[in-house]
Amino acid sequence: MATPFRFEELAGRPCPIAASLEVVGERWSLLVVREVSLGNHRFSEIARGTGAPRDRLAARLRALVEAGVLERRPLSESPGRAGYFLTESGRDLLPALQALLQWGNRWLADEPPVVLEHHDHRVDAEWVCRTCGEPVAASPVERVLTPAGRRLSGR
Amino acid sequence: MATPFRFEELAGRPCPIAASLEVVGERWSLLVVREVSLGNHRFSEIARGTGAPRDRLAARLRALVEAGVLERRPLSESPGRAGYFLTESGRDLLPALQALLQWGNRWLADEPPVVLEHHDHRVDAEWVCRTCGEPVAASPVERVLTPAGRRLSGR
DNA sequence: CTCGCTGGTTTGATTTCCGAACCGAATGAG
DNA sequence: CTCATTCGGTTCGGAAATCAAACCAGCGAG
Repeated sequence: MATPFRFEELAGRPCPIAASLEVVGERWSLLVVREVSLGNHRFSEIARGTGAPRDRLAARLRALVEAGVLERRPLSESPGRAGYFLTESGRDLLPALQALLQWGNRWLADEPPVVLEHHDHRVDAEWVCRTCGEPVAASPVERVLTPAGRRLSGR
Repeated sequence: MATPFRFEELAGRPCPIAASLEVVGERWSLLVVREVSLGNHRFSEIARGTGAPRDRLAARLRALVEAGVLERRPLSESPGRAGYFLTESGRDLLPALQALLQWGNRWLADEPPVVLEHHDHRVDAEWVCRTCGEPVAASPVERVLTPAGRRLSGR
């Protein structure tokens, strides 16, 4: 990670979810990541795809680059102009976006406007543990406070 | 779903991710869901766990109940008082929260403050297609605009 | 009847967000 | 080369969301 997040400055419990949301939870941030992942790298493309006001978009892009989620570098096709690209950290946000996509399709849409497909069928994904191969929802999952977490919880 | 989301009112492209964020993307909303999922059902518990200001918390709880993510009903232990509980829609948000947790642990924390465990090992999950069993990241995923989506894209 | 706790609401100041206008640098048309 | 246009923002003034702190009503305990 670029500079480790200051968990001790979180308002509530010291939790990586809260930390993530401090970084990518502001309005438009995740939509910017979505848009870049769709291959739209230029300011104007991202503005159109998200619908964000230009000043907000500029602020978000700056913050996301600062946070190491995006990288700003010259476009190969038109040098002199720069574009925004996902870093590895940014690519690693895609599962979260997909979870939101699946939730929106399931709970907000009569008929989903977009779906993901692979191998000629619609993707209906679930979260599976890499280590034991079991779907996470299937077994009771325990939330364990690490020593670092205990230190942060003030004790 | 309760009342289908108005995709046509979205600023950018008609996308279930954007729709989801309209519903649960405001500040504190996802942390409220996290807190309730941890078994904290009372206003004061949720306030403490999230750190949200009380008026914002009240507004979010109202909106989440309205959106069908939470349900407000009397607490069995102290009748007369009410508490907040996850609906099925709310429980279905947990994968998204877990994705954010994993991202935060990986990219923001030197040492993660909390981790998920099951079967005596740490959960390291990936997104796997229920239909074909393949990890979604492994194969190229195509984003398909449905007829409904085409209608919304204005044509 | 009073006291303290719970679950909010109200208030007034601060911050964020917004749409629209503006601007300099790069690009493209003639 | 010149001029107009596009691109990638920044600036502006107003509207909306957020915040901390104070306030308040209902309830149960004493």
